[in-house]
Amino acid sequence: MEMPKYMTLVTWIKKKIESGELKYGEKVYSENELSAMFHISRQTVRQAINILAQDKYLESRQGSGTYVVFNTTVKREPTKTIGVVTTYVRAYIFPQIIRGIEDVLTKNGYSMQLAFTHNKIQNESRVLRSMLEKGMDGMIIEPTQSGLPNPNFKIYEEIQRQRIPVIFINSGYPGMKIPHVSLNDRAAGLLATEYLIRAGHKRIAGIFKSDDHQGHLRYAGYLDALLKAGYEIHDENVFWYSTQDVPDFSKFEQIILRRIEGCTGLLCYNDEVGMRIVEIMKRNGIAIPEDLSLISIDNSDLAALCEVPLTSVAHPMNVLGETAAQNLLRLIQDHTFKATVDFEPKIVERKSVRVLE
Amino acid sequence: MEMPKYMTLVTWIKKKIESGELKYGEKVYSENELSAMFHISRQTVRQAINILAQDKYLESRQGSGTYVVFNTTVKREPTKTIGVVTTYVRAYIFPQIIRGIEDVLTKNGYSMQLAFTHNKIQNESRVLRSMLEKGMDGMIIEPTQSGLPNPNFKIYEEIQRQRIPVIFINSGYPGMKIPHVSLNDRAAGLLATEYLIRAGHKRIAGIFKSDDHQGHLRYAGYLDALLKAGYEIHDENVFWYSTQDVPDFSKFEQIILRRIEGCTGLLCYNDEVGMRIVEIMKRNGIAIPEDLSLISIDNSDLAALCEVPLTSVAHPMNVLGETAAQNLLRLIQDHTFKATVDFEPKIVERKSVRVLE
DNA sequence: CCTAAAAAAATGTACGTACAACTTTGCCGA
DNA sequence: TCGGCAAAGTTGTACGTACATTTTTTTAGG
Repeated sequence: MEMPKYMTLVTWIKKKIESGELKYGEKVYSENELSAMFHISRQTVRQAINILAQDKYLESRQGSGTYVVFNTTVKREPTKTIGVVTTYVRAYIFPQIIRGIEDVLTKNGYSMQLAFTHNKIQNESRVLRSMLEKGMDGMIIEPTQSGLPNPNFKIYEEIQRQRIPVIFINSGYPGMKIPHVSLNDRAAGLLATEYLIRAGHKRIAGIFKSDDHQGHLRYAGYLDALLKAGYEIHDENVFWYSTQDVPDFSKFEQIILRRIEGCTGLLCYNDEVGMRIVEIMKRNGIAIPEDLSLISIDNSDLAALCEVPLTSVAHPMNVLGETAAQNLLRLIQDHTFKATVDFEPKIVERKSVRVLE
Repeated sequence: MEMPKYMTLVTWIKKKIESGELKYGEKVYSENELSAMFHISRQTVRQAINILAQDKYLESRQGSGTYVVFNTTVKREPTKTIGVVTTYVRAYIFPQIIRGIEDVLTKNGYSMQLAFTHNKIQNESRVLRSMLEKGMDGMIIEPTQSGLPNPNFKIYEEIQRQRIPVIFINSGYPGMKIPHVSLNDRAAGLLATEYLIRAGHKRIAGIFKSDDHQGHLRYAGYLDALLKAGYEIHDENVFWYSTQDVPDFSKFEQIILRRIEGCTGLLCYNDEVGMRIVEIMKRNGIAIPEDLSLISIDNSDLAALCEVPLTSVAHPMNVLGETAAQNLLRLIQDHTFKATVDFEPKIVERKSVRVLE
C-alpha cells in the first residue's frame, strides 16, 4: 500500500488546519462523520486523530468533540517589508552585513525597515514594539545583550504568537526556539586559540565581552582549545568587559596589563578590542608581536587598518547577511524550513602573531 | 472502571524498565505474548505500547519486536555518601548552607563528601570526576561560573547518564534539566530595587557579577523593577564584574564612582560587594546612607558587621541547605520527585538606605 | 421561563478478526 | 560451508462490534 488510509486523513486534516480553514479552538468533524466521509472505519479515524494529537494539532475531549489546538495565524496582509534590527549600523562589520541583507531583499521585491539598538534593551523594546505595530512580513534581528536574561521576552513571545518569521543573526538567546544565522563563535574561539598554541604559545590570555552570548561562546572555544592542548586554565588571565565599559576602556589599562602578565599570547573578543589593546601595549612599551602575540575575531576593516595588522578569524559579513535574508524569505514561504546556519571560521593571517621557536 | 486495562500494562512495563529488570536495548515480550499473559486483546496491548513509545520508553520495529530505549542505570551499590560541591566553604553564607546540608544528611545516616571549586571550572572538572569515580548516591552542587557556557557539560551528561540524583543550589545552568534549590534571585533583585524606589529613589545604579547566573537574574529583577516603575534604564549606571576581578576590586574605584554619578540608590550583587562599596565611598567622602542609599543581597554576617549596617535581602542559607538535602534524599527514593524550590526573598532592614523626602 | 430528567452525541475502552509488511530463523541444496 | 529460500514470528494497517463515560442537546414537567 502506498500510503496508509489513516495517513491520508492525517495530511487532509493537517492541511485544513495549516491553511487556516480550520481555526484555533474550532471543533472538527466527529469520528463517525469522518468515518462516513472517508469510508474508513472509526478505529482508523481514531488512529489519525491520535497522531495529530501527538503532534499538538488536535485535542479530543470526551463527550464533546475534537478541537484544533494548533495556533494558526490570523492572516495578515503581506506588507512586503522586512524588519532588520542590529546593535550598530554604521561601524565595524555591520555595514557589510546590512548590505548583504538589503541586496537579497530588494532583489526579491521586499523593502527593508532598519533599526538599531546600540545594544540597549530599552531601545530593543521600543524598536520591536514599533515593528510589531507596523506589521512586518518577517524580521532579522541581532539580539541585544544576548548574554543576559532578556526582559523583552514578552515581546518575542508576542512575535512568535503572531507567527512572524524571525531569524537571529550573530547570536541568539539561549532558550528561545528561533533559528539563527551566525558565525560558529565557539569554533572561532577554538580556532583562534589553537592558532596561538600551534605558534608555540603556552600561556594565553583572553579578553571577552560578558553581556553578549557571542562572548560566552568565544570564551568557551578558548577553553576548549586550552583543555584540548592539556594546558591549565588560569582565570586570572581572563578579562571580561561589558558594553558599558567600552567608553571607559582606557581606564582598564592597568588591570588588563596585570591580567596578561606572564602570557605570550592573547585572544581578543573582536578587532575593536584588539585595536585598543595594540594602543595600550604601545603606550606601555610592549611590542606586538615581538613581546605579545595577539589574535582577534571578525576580520573587520579595523584588523587590516590597525597599526599592527591583526591576524583575525573571518566573519562572513555580507555572506551572512545574504544567507539570513534568503533563509528568512524561505521561512516566509515554508514555516517548517530549518533556517539555522553556523558558518565555519577561517583564519586570516596578518602580522600580530609571532611564531615562538 | 477504576484503571483501564491498558494502563495497568503501562505501569507494569514502566516499572520493569525503571527497576532495571528490563535493560536498554532489550526486547520485551511480543504483543501476542503480553496479550496472552494479561488476558487482554492484542489491540489493548498495542494501546499500552503506543503510550510507552510516546514517552520514549519503548520503540517498536516491524517484523522484529519491541525494544527498551529508556536509558536505565546499572545498579550501583549504595555508598550512603552524598557529594557536596560549593564554590567556597569557609566564608560568607557558605558555612551555614553546608551546616544545613550536613544536619539533614547525618540525621538520615548519610555521610557527606565536601569539595569546593573557588568558582574555577577546572576545579569543578577535577572534583566532579573524582566524585564520579568514588561513586556517590547523590550530589548537591553549586554550579561554577553558571553565567557562562560550561565546558564540563560532558561530565554532567555522564552524571545524568548514570542517573545519579543531583540538585543544584543557589543557581543552575540554564538548559540543563537538573532541579535546583535557590533563592528566587530575580524576585530578590526586583524586591531590593522596589525597596529603593519606594524610598523615593529615582536613579538607581547596579553592580552585578557577570559570570554567575545569579548575577544575571538579580540584574533581570533590577530591570523588572525599573520598567515596572516606568523609569528609563541607564546602562551607564550598571557595572559588571567577574570572579577574577574580585582581588582587583579597588582598581575599579574610579570606574565605579563614574558609574554611580547622579544616582541616589545602588543595588549591590551581594553583601561582599556592598561592603567594598562602603569602603570605597568612605575613602571618597560619600556618606552612606546620606549621599547614597545602598542595598545588597544575601544578608550574610557581613551585612550586619559592616561599618554601615547593610539593608539586605535575606538568603535562606541553612534552610536552603536543609531543603536541598531533604529533596535530594527524596529524589534518591523517587526519581520522578520534583525537587526544585525557589525561596521567596524578604528584606532585612538596617541602616544603609535613606528615605528621600 | 426555569429546572431536572431523559435522550442523543461524542469520545474512551475493549474485544475480535484478517491480512500486509517486514525480520529472523532454520532448513535444504549446491 | 555457504547462499538462497521458505517458514515462522513480529509489528503495521484495517475493519467490525459492543459498551462505558462524559458532554451536549432535547424534552417534559412544574
